[in-house]
Amino acid sequence: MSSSILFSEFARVCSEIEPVSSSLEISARVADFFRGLNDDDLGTAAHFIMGQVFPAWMERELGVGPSFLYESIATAYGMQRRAVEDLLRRTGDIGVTAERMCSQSVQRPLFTEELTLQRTYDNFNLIARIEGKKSQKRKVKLLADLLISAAPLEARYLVRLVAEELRIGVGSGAVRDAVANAFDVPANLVERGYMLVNDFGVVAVTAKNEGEKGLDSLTLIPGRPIRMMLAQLSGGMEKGIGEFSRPVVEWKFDGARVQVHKMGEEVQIFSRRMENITSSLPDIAALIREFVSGDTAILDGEAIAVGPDGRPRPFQDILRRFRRKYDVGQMAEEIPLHLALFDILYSDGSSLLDEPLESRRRFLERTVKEDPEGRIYLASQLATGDLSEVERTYNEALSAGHEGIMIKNLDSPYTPGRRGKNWLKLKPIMETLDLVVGGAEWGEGRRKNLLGSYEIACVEPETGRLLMMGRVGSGIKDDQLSELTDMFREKIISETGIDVGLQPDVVFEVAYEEIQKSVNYDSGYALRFPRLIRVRDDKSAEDADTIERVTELFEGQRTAAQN
DNA sequence: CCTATGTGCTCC
DNA sequence: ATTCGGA
DNA sequence: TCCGAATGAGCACATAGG
Repeated sequence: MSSSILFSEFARVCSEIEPVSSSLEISARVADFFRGLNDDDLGTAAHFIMGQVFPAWMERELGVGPSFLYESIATAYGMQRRAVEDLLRRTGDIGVTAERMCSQSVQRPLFTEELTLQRTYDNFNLIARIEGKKSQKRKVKLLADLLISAAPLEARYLVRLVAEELRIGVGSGAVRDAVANAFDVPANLVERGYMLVNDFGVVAVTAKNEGEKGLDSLTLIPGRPIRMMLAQLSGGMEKGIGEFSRPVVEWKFDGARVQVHKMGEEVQIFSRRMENITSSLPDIAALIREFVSGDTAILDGEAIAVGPDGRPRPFQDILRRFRRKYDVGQMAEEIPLHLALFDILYSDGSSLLDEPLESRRRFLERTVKEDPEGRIYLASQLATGDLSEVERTYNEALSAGHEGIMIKNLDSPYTPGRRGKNWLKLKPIMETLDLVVGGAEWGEGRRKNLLGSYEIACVEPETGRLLMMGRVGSGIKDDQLSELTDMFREKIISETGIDVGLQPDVVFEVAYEEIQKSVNYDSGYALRFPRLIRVRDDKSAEDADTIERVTELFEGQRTAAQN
């Protein structure tokens, strides 16, 4: 077996791809890179190149976020943490920050052998496994040691890799095409393989050594999570219905997605990111054991927190159940979950992915028994193109406290991991609030040297005080962002790191999905999914929405749905 | 023992 | 999650 | 139309530190 390539080689490839914008050229370059690698390197490079340290199925985490990363850079290059953050503010890129500090550093490498791709991966595994007392310091130290032995360009990509933001324009689409290209196999087979095993490393090595036949033999295995099918926003009720010759409508539940694998008496539950959350959800597992017939099945559905009145509870309550390790039983009583099932991917030995929804639905109906207590049920499905019926379903869903409806194509297969147009979601257009901008943060990457997100606040009319409600950084077009930055530049009253204090006299119209209670902001409320609609040039701070109005809207959310 | 900080995950 | 922008 | 890269709030857990 040939030995591992150097990490500097990987860094060089990244640096060559970074300025390329043509997607064809990107995948061609990745393909060239892949072709020259041995199995081990290919397995690693396939997820590294998309900025992923460990493959998704592997339940391993580095446990290094921005803060430890900055600390490591500071340690490695003998700088202050503050200097790292200041340079980050100016470069807008943590990789470039490390690269510059590396080239100015006088620290000597600790390791004599050169850093290979495999040794990098081994070190990531070491970092991931560190736990217990002083673990944070040990993680920072080990990463710093790696950085000391890296050349500037290596430091750039090592750091970006740890941040899981390679920012070279390579994602799963590019890797899929690169594997197809490098080993002369059809791209759709590569994609299919990736959906099933969640690891481009495995897929690439299979394609390389066993070709099309090998990819073909990859199959769905109960017990191993598969990527979930995603939905796209519908352009409206009529438009959505019009997309399909045979549409069906279901409620869009306000909960959290779960994928349930039943293998005899054994049940495994996976989250959207394919994390195994079985031990947090014993109540769901019990329901599956009791009400799902047949020996093996993979089901897709939504876990919903329900209140005593049977209505869904605020989304925050679901988060208190997911990933819980302690007091699981007690919390299951306090916040009971119901399970709405809407799809089935596997049944007694065969994959149903390629079956049309219509047929999967029949399998689902045959597989799930009715719970007289209604804790586990199938999402009601209405097969109709009749707009008034669809509208009625939509209103029912909202009255029941859910988010809206899903419009699905009865003739479509289950396409894992794809935000295809075979599932459309339809939600109400939310109201907006006019909020005062009281501060901002300097952005990164594409938003370097631009104010990338803005603190928003409502007004307390009696005192004129501003009460913060969170931040908004989405919904802003590029040219608007530079205009905003220019406008706010003159209003900066303080600056620490990436945080900027602003004269509070600009009003943003902000849209949102929901108002949530919050302990993090002094208004006591925060917005779920805030986005900027426009700048209210016609309004000044005193005309912004008040805390009373926010409270009214919050109270209204729960009851307004009744009508 | 309590609280603050950091990370990683949810938002079909 | 939402949204924008390049290909 | 797809895909990559910006950005949001809030929860549990592990760890650090008083």
